[in-house]
Amino acid sequence: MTVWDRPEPPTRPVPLDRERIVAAAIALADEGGLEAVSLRKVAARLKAGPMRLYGYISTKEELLDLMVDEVQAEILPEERSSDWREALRNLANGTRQTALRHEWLADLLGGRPTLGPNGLAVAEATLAALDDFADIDTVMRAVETVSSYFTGAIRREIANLRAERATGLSRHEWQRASGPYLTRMLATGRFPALTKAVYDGTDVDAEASFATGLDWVLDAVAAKLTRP
Amino acid sequence: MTVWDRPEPPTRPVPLDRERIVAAAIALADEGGLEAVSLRKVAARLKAGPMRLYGYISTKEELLDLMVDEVQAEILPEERSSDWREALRNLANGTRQTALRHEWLADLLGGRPTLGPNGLAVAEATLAALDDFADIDTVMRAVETVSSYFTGAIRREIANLRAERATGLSRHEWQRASGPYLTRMLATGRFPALTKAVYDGTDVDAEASFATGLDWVLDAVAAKLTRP
DNA sequence: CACTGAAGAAATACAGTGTATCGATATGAG
DNA sequence: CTCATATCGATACACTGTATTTCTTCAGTG
Repeated sequence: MTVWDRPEPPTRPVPLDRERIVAAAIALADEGGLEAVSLRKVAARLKAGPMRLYGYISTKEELLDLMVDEVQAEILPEERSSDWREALRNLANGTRQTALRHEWLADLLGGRPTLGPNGLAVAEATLAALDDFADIDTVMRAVETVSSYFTGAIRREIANLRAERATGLSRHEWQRASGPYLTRMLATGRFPALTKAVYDGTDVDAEASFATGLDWVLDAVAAKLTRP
Repeated sequence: MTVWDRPEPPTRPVPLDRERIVAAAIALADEGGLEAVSLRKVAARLKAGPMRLYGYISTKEELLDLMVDEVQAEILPEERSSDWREALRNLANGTRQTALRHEWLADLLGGRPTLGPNGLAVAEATLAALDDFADIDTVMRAVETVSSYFTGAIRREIANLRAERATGLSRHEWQRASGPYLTRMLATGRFPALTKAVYDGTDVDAEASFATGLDWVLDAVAAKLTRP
């Protein structure tokens, strides 16, 4: 029986694990946003049938949780900073950078508790930064306040970024000149303060605005922490 | 030709407008969350075919935008407060209350710029609160910082609330005792600060925690605003 | 080595989604 | 009364997440 007679051995299915699945899902999301992530497409990218994924996750939500946890690894700074302010700033900036790399993260940020290993590591790093302070409850309030701020700020930033991308104009340009609807609304005179803000406000870049807001919040936290 | 012979006149289609459509969508979302909102169900609730909606909106996203704008009307306080701090606090609390009434709002908050009439009115009210201060750019930074905070905080609160509801336990109880996975993770010793927080932290109620965080942020803003 | 049992993957199936297209139908104009 | 036009409903399509059913492949046993 020659080679030509013998059929090729049956192609064994590609081995799978959560890591590969999550990587494929993240790749899809990076390319086309969260809406591009479907179990079928993820599976296809791994040369597998859709149902195979259900051995590793039991629902699509779980896949999203895994994705979030995966990119949260990128948030952790390489080395621990001695200054608590800098530590918190690093975590905030890390989250922002990660969200800029993976814009879909903004859609999920704060959407549900992050309990995966990396999520816990981030929580640990955040709390550890304030370890020197005695009153745990104040520390927790501080952590929540800071992370509420940057969660919200990141979401807003990405939302604006997408809007700009959609219209091809910077938000400011669009508001001032090319948005017929908004121009009309402002012209009604019902929004004087808003109108002034739109016409007189400077277009500061997102990073600077994020940073100064963060600094303000950190100032506030500092004031509360140092008092026994 | 008797009445019996004559067919009833054809039932005229129910008149429709955006208001009715949005109201139906909000009702659905209030009952079953955002995932319960489908164009078919919205249309069905109005005794209309799904395609009819496309005369009033051209995409589902637009419907969501309309829903957000609609509930934003609930945010606006009945009367203008003289104190800017109180004004901002009212807006923050108003947003929180609205999100508690319409939990799906948390999923949309900060997701995209809110340019509807009510969204603009909220923006106007926010900016108007700080109208006395000269430097517009500082004012905008202040507004963004405060609303980033409460956007993030509200999202977190609702996320926790849902998690509690899903497990039937308060977050604290669950973390401490009944979450086998988390118990195991904490037992590894890799998360000392987090462990301490979980075991020693007090379970403060969400409203208080929201309020104190807000106060901190307002303190910070006050410090920056009063300086010329 | 043959055979059977179990496990795993694949195919099929289903109910539901957002939206495009098209035929019927009712309304207003002439 | 007729015709054009706008509007509504039905149908259709491509796709979704997931349950179920069928097929394949391998391990273990006689």
